[in-house]
Amino acid sequence: MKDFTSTPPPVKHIAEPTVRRLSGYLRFLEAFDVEGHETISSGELARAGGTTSAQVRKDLSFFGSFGKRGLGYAVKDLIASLREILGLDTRWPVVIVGAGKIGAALAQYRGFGTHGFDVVGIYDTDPSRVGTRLNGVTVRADRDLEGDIATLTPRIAVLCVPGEAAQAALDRVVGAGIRAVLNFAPTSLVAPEGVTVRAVNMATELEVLAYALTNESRD
Amino acid sequence: MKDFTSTPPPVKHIAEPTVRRLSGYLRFLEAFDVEGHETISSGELARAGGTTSAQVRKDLSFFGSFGKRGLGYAVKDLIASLREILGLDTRWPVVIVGAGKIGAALAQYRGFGTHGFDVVGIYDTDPSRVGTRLNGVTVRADRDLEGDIATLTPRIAVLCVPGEAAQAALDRVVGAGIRAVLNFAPTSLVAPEGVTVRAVNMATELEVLAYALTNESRD
DNA sequence: AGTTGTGAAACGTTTCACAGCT
DNA sequence: AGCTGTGAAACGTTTCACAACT
Repeated sequence: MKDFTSTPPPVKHIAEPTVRRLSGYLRFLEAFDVEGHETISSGELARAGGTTSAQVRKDLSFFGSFGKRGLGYAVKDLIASLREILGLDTRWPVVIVGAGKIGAALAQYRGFGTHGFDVVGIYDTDPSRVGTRLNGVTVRADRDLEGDIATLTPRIAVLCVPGEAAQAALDRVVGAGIRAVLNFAPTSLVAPEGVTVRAVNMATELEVLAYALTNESRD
Repeated sequence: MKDFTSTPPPVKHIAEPTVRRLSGYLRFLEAFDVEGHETISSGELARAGGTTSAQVRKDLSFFGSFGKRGLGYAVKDLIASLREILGLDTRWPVVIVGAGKIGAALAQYRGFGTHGFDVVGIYDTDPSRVGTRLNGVTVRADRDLEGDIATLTPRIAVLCVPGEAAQAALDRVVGAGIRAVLNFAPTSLVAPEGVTVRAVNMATELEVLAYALTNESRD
């Protein structure tokens, strides 16, 4: 049972590009804080995030007034506010499906933990991978997936399976109650309403670059 | 009244989200083609790409009339047109900077080659990695980077170095003439005008999911 | 009958510009 | 003097709706 007497929940809808920018501001601010800076102006944040000062102020003012006119924003306070806005004031348990090269590389990625995400399970169909340890987590058989989701209650699944297996993997984690999925398989997936799927697709990123190169010569 | 007597070169600007969708259509069409389908309607493409039929038609009609009314689009023709639009009718040489877990995983990713991208060089500072082979390409010392870019003339660099080293790596490849960069390091980079940098950032993707989960319960 | 291609409307995001604090 | 917060304008993208075509 939750108690909201102290902190009323924000009920605003933010567009995805905004969320991405906020995430970028947060990452820069964390480094800026370590360097010992106490305040930052919208202009400085804009330069770091590749946007404009007006955009930064619009993005932040959407959630309230965090800055001091004439001074800028208090770095530590802004970090705390952004963490709360992005839902990073709790830790998020995550399962990784697929312990191949990408799955294994991700499992060993430090940033997972430092950004509030805990890998609570890694699954693979290949018996030779089951039982191996990756960064302190033992790879389990894929048949354990549904049971583990029920007991460990991760909210996010990261799919690192081959393209052919991705839709089936998605269906399984969704069936087990997961509603947020990060897909590293190079296939576009169909998910039911209410399930958020984000795709990280090498081919698409490279194609965006190829397009940029093809058309840069003009202008 | 427009004058079409002398056709000026087509200088269309496409927004990035459009390029991403086109890339997605292409990927789906390739699979659809393999399944033996000869035509596809905008509605079918929309379902696969997670968008609407009107959007699909707008996206495609931007470049000309590819469809047949009452019938749909010829799958093979549309694949060819999309490849041309995206600049995938040539092959793109690519260098990978950093042969750690992510760099190595990417180097072995098959989709690179099948989508028109050739890995022509992989570089690392760690002597124990230099000389090892990844998918037919030998890892070379990072000091060879500039010389190799000059001789092999890759147009795209993929950065898979640690965050602290990413800006320096970017500066080096840009200095050597690269103008399109895919950054896997978890840092936001500053690039000069005319250089396109795309970032693939696990933390950001997870934060977008965390935000979605935090705010889904309402509405 | 079915589906494309496309102006026009609706919608959303970004930029501008300046009032209002510190 | 400096920088934020924000209404209003500008801009861009998506959706609508229907004429045109096979």
